[in-house]
Formats: sequence, structure tokens, C-alpha cells
Amino acid sequence: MKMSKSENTKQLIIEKTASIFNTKGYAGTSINDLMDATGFSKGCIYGNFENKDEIALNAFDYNFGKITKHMKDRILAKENAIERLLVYPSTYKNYYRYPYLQAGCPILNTATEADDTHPKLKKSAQKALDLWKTSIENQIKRGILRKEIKEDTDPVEIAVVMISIIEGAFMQSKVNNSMTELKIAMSFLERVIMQLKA
Amino acid sequence: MKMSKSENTKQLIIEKTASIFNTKGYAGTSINDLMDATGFSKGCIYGNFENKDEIALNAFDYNFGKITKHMKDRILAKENAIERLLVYPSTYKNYYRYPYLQAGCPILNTATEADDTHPKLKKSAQKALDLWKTSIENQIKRGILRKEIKEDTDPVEIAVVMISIIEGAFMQSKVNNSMTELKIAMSFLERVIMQLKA
DNA sequence: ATCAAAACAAACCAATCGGTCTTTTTTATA
DNA sequence: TATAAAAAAGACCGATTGGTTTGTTTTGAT
Repeated sequence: MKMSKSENTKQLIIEKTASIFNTKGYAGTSINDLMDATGFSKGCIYGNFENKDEIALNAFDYNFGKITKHMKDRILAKENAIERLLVYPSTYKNYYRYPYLQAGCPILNTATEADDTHPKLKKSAQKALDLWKTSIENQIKRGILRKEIKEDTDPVEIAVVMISIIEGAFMQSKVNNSMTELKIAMSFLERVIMQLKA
Repeated sequence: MKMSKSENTKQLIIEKTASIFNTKGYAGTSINDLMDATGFSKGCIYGNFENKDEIALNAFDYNFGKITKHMKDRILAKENAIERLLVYPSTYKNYYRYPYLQAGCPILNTATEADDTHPKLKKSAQKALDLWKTSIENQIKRGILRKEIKEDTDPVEIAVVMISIIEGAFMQSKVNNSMTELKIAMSFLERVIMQLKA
């Protein structure tokens, strides 16, 4: 499946600018930043994208997609539902290993910036968050069916709490340039998950 | 204690612009926004503040100070350490009641925007976060001394986890325009706190 | 090899950015 | 009430913003 030239540069622009949007935010990223990062001219960028919005939306999806893929791979490598849930804390405990997470969680960054300012980006963050939440819920439901997780477990509650702990700890660690908060919170989360064991 | 004219308008500028910085972020807020919000001219604003940075830093401190004061009042109204800790979930469960929280938690907003872009604001967020964390730790230590909290409780862990759950849930609720996530997470947090009871 | 279309570069645009400077108004004091 | 200082208004500045237009180069089909 060969890509056309423009499809190729389009993808290149997304890949090269995704981390910039994640670090500097939508408002903080200028077209000049995108030119610097890609080496392309303004004419080229605007020949491939309608406007800054379109690039930012694609960049977000790219960032989110990368994490999603990584998580999916690691989760599907496990059979047991508890072990699958434990993939989250064990991954985020070492988030600095993953370059695309070093600028922070794109959902967290995008949600906090866009919630009052950028409806389209906000909707993207909503969708991403919902996908993540649903995915956790489904793992829990599957675990209950497989009798690996206590049947009185509330999938929605655990999903919301897991995401909360991860994102809140992420924020603390990022602003303090320190892994301790994330490590503490993730080992707490591990214990929460272990207690779900049937 | 009478304020000088300039001190007065200085305070007025901070108060009227604080919520704008919290909603639109530092990069997203322009001097024109500040003029619109205050009704003051550019000359007046720059006569009272050196630059945008100084206003933003004061605005953050103002936002954080308001929440801190509110929390302090509610916490000191309780005697028992467990009840004091429960003030957090019970307050955030109804955050929409507090207008200065409707744009989101200033710590969360500032930390996620500034961590990679604005060292001064980042430091402000760090300080605020540390104050919050230390305050929770001290409440727990006090509770242990008063034999209201289990003596094997780790104050640092609980502080980090409490903040994580609150901030992470806040983010979810904000981006979804819904209180459900915050309510779910706060009732979970209430149970976590209750389990600390000696 | 030719040539039209696609892709990219670069000059250009009005609007806005943060910030300064000069002028006018308000204030407090004598 | 006169007056100097403080405070506020508003014109002004160069730089940067997102975006467009006009060229130039590259590409793929003939």
C-alpha cells in the first residue's frame, strides 16, 4: 500500500509536531514552531492542512493512538484480568521510558487546556477518555465472568478511580520533576487492584 | 488599614483577571482580555504591573489562596482527624457551588500548562501543591497522635493518593461537563479515608 | 522527453501580540 | 484653591500571530 506524496508529508507533519502540541499546548504552539519541527515551509503545511486546528486534532489522535497501541499490546499479553489491570500501574510507574509520555499524558494536557477554550479538542479528549474508561470497564466485566474478579465489583467505579489516580499522580510527578508521587500512587493502585481478586 | 489608590487597583486587577487566567491559561490570555475584564486601559495595567508574568503569578496565588482559605475554614470547624480529611471529598463533590472552582482547579490547570513552558508559574504550582500535600500529611500525623487514625498509616502516601484522586477526577468531570466522575471518585475517597480510622 | 498537475517555497497580508511612551485626568497636600 | 505628584488613558511600537497568494520545483502519466 503505497502512500501518495502528500499523504506521506501529511503523516510526517503529524508525527513531527505531535509532541510539540503535547508540550506547549494548542495556544502555545505557533505555525512557526511547526515549520521548525518539520523543516517544511508554511505553504507546504497549509497545502496539506486546512488550518492549525486540523493539525492539532490529528496530532492529538496520533499521541493518544500511540499510548493506546502500547497499552493494548501489553494488556493482550496477559490472560488473567487482574494482571491485565495491573499493566496500567506497572507501565505508568516507568513512564519516563516512553518518550511520547515525557511531555505528559496527552489526555490530561488537552483536557485541561481545551475544556473551556477549544470545543473540538475538548471533544477529542472526551472521546479518548471514554475509550480508555470503556476499555477498563470491559476488562473488569470480563474478569468477573472469568471469576477472576469479585462479582460485586463496580466496573464504572474502578475505571473512574483508576484513571483519576493515574492522571492526578501524573500531574504531581510532572510538576515536581520527580517520579516519587507516581511511584507512590501506582503502588497504591496496585493494591486497589489486587483487592478486586475473587 | 487604608489602601493606596494603586494598591487598590492592583488588587482589583488581580481579582478580576484571576478567573480568566484559570480558564484560558497563561498563553491563551491576552492583555486585551485583561483590559476587557477590568475595564482598565493598557497604560493603567502596565503602570501597576511590570508585565504579564507578574499579573499571572499574582492571579494564581489569588486563586489558590481562595480555595485554601475556604478549605481551612471548613477543616478547622471539625475536631476529629477523619472528619477533617473528609472535608476534601465532601467539598469537591459539590465543586460547582464554588464559582472560583468552576474553571477548574488552578493547580491542575497551571501545572499542566506550565510544566514545560513557564518556569515561574511552574514553581508557583509546585509550592501550592507542596503546601496542600504537607497540610494533609499534618492532619494525618495529628490524627495518629490523637489515636483517631491507625498508627501504621503512611501520611505521605495518603496525601499523594488523595490529591491524585481529586485532581484526576476533577479533570474527568470538567472535560465531560458532568459531576458523575467526581461524585464516584469522591465517594471512593471517602471510603479510603474511613478505613484509616483507628 | 513533454507537460500538466501536484507539491512545496517564500513573499505577503491584516490582525493581534506584549510592551512603551506621551498625554490627560485624578488625587492628596499645602 | 493652587499645584505637584500619582494614576490612568490611549496612541504608538516592532514583532509575531494564523493564514493567503504567487511563484518555483517536483512528480507521474503520456
